[in-house]
Amino acid sequence: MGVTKTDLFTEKQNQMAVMAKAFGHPARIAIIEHLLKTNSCITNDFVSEFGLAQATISQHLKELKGLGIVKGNVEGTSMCYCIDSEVWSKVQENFESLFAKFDCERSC
Amino acid sequence: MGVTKTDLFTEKQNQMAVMAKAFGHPARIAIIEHLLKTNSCITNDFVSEFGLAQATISQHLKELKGLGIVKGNVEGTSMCYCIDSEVWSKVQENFESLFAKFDCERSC
DNA sequence: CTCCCATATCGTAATATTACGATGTATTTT
DNA sequence: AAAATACATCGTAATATTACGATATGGGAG
Repeated sequence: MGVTKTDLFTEKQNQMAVMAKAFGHPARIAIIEHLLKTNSCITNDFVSEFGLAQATISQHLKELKGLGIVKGNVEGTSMCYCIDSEVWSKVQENFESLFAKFDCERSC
Repeated sequence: MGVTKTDLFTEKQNQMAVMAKAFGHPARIAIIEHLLKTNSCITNDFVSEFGLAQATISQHLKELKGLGIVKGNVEGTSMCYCIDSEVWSKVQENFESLFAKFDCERSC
């Protein structure tokens, strides 16, 4: 066990869960916030700014890149990361449509 | 290792990550969606609706309850679960303020 | 009181995540 | 070419998550 039974849920629900995982670690939140603020690029910025090892930052970036939220292109000897606006908008839409389902009248 | 270094990040970033984890599993997404739609209660509904074992559903509900997103009160022999509107609004706010930071001009 | 019913909790196994040192790779500098 | 810089990837250890059977608990029904 320990493996999520994705076949029991809808495509949308599984996607939602996957996207949420992107936000499920403070380092990734910090990376995203940093990119949203400065659209800056250099991976090493993160390494020196947060206290995490370079390998760890690289791993988090890989995850975000895998989800499409972030994309990177080579910039000489370093790496230029930024938010993919299309994917970001889609993620935003999904979260907002979930929040929109809330009916205050019916809550407790 | 395997333990998140929360001390390296801000309180807000850590909170955000924790909240995101609530959405980080399709079963919890499904539970939340169900509660948003019907505000219905009975735990057993989830057990029969999804194909997960009762213990597993109970575990997911416990997590959501621990985060405050969901609260439950006894209803005879069963359990009445619903969304806590105050907590839900706070979560919504946090996500929306993150999304609001996106500047389309600056993306790539 | 005894038998169900719905839930919770415990124990445990399988898998996923987090983290980092070591090492590989590509580009720039000297 | 050699050294330095910036990242990526590999291997691995520690911990977290997911799932479920078994077992407890706390009512309501008979």
